[in-house]
Amino acid sequence: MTRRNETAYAILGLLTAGCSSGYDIKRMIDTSLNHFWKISYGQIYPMLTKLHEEGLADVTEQHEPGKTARKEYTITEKGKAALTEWLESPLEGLSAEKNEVLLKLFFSRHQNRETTIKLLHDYKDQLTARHKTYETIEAGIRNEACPSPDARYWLMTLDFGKRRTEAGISWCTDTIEQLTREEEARS
Amino acid sequence: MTRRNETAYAILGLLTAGCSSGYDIKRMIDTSLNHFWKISYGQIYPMLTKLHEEGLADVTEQHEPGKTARKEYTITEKGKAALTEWLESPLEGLSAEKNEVLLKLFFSRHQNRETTIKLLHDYKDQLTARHKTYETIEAGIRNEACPSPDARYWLMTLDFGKRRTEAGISWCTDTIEQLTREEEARS
DNA sequence: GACAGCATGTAAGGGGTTACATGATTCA
DNA sequence: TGAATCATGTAACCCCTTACATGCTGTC
Repeated sequence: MTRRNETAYAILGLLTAGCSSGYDIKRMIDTSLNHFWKISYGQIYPMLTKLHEEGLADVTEQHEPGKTARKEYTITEKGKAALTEWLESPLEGLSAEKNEVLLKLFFSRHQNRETTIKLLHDYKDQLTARHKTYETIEAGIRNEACPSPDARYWLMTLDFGKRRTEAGISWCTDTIEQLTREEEARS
Repeated sequence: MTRRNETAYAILGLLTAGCSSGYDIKRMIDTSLNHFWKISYGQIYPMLTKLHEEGLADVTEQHEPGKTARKEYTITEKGKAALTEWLESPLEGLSAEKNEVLLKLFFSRHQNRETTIKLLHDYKDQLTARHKTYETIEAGIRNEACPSPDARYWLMTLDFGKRRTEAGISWCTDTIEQLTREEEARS
């Protein structure tokens, strides 16, 4: 099997999760996979074409009256095999996630303490907002009338997001406190 | 001031943190910033040239006998101003970090449970290994004879890394347990 | 009639990695 | 003498984002 990039598998996976058009896929990613994956249209449409060319997906053009024309993709057996192969393949090493806050903090000796504290406050606010959206999405999934068969795995990914965010928030709190104590001690 | 990309500021910042050549910068990033930033030579050398062209850094070519020729960069006043401006600029929104494990988990309905559990075990092992390297680096910084004036900020970034990693590890443990319980209940 | 949402696509460019190419010094 | 480390750089390529271009349908 050819080595494909992860975006290909993300799209292939979504074809098994109730998405059938490029537009569907984009919507799904922007809502449910938002906290650990994102893809732009500039990747989706060319990739769908490519998957079709390689026989991993079938297309049918829908022209239902009263609806905008759309292309419906379905995963083929070959596509399912490729997806499974990837799912079973070993993890690549952890990649370093670039973090602007840590980069700025790393050079904070050149800043006055207030600026650094503000940086951490802003980050904390952003993390708190993110945590809330996770909870909203979670509630949405739990309250669904006919839950998706994938729902339990989605909840696991949300749990991960929540826990990491909480760790970040409490780090902010403690680090702010540490810097504040010093500020007071100096005056 | 021109908007520059974050890589430029990372390099500018490192010029204030005891690094003076491209090689130095690379080494520093691979050891101390490793958990939240990385840059390749393919970025470093062209960027140093560019920073010099823009007057943010000075260069002197060193030809000490008995040593390989090297270029020593120092940050200029203009460079310092640009760095400070960036440090004080508001945070950009949180970017979604791509996470291969969560992507695979998201599609795990199509896998047998053992494969999913193995995925989580592998991830947990990787996180545990990473946690250990953080502790090693931390010990190295704390035991230094003449600590860098930046040391306390470095320790803060390490603390962040440790906490997030710990959150990930305990999520793995709990998620594995959850999946295992079900496996048993089915048999 | 205007705006929101549905729907598909392309082109330019930015950012980054990888592989390659080169060469000096140090130490076992 | 060979390997490790120090040291600098380039070119091809990949991935992805952004901005643009287009057009339909439903609703206020």
